[in-house]
Amino acid sequence: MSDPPGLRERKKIRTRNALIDASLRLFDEKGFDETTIAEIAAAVDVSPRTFFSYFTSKEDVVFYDNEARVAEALDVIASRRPGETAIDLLARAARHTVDRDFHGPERSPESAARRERLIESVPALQARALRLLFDTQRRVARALYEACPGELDPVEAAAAVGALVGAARLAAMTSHDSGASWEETRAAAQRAIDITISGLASLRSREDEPG
Amino acid sequence: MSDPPGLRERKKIRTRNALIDASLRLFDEKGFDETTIAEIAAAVDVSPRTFFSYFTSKEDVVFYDNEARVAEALDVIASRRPGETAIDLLARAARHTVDRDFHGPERSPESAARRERLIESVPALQARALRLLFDTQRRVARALYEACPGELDPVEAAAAVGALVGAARLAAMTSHDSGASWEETRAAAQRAIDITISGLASLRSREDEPG
DNA sequence: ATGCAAAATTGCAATGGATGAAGATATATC
DNA sequence: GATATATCTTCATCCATTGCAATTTTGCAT
Repeated sequence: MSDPPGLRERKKIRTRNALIDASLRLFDEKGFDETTIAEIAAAVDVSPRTFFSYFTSKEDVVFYDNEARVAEALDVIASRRPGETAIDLLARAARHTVDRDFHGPERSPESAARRERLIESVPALQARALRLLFDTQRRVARALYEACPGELDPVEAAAAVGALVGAARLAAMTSHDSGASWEETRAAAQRAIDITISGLASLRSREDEPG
Repeated sequence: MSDPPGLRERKKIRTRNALIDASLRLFDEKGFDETTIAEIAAAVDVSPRTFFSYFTSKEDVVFYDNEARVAEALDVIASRRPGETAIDLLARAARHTVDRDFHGPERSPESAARRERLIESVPALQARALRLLFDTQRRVARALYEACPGELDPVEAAAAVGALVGAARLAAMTSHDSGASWEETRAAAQRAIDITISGLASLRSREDEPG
């Protein structure tokens, strides 16, 4: 899987990165809708057709690192610690992801904020972002369910993940909408997570009772 | 606003309904992607261009009744009963919406299920659905905040709404994914709502303590 | 080195959604 | 009726996206 990558692989990665860089730069300079595939391809000196062998759509470029993010979250879920409850595990994954999103290694906070603004301003990107968010939640819910055999049923896992992500996301949106800073928004998301985790945790005692 | 609607208004409504009916019928018969705007327009005997003066995109037709649904939910929020807590109010709105979605008056359960299947099978429609869902949540969160002055701050309202909707939605998706029936899915959504409401309600006691 | 198979890239053409503009037509208002 | 206005049609255009066939590049084995 991680042998010395051959020339073919290296070239592919280089092209992919070049497409990402050119795309994000152009989106930032001219706007998303105003940037054509032809321009992106020209900037990287490949055929426009080639763009679509790397990304399924213009929107996809913006979320180039999504898969890596999800993989990290799933890793956390998979690394359940002894004695850790399902909710605690979920909370840890949430914390990890928030930290990664706001202090992540990938790119500067400026570029992250720029991307947020871009997504915010383009309906097609908002739609894609939400789609990815839901796909992610499904995968996390399934992973959580599988990491905690006998402790949760699939619907409970889904409810927990959905509640947590839903709360964090809408809280962040609301905070952001009201003009809050990057840090304040992060804090709002964190608070929403804490609230939801407490709520979910307080339910566990009820689980054993007859219903 | 509700004067005797003139001929112009009536014709507009008639055209709009005809476009909706023809669209849904064709989507069902041939599939979404396989149906072109030209065909829809031809079926209603209007110019293709006219379609876009009624709907901003092909996807929009499928969600023709969304605005009415949201309006109902907001009505419930606005009709807070004496002594009703914010969370109880939210729970009531959620119950109302679930009932409406599953036993609603609009169209038959079959057509509702058909629509679900359609949305499920077309990525573009899923994306639009999620987009609308989030817009709705924002509006509901704001309404809830305004209906309960002093009881919640905006971030808490957002967290509550986000948690509730997120839990219900992902639970329903998960249930549906596993091949559950319409009724079972409804039950799963209801259970997720109950779980989340209990969790949120149990937090209220903590609110007054110093933090 | 050389040949061959697989993978990647390219050019080309076609589809179809979406938008803009100008003119024709129908409806409302007086 | 006459005029203002909303609506619809026609026509032109842009561009994302896809399929296909031809061509080039790489991996690998001789």
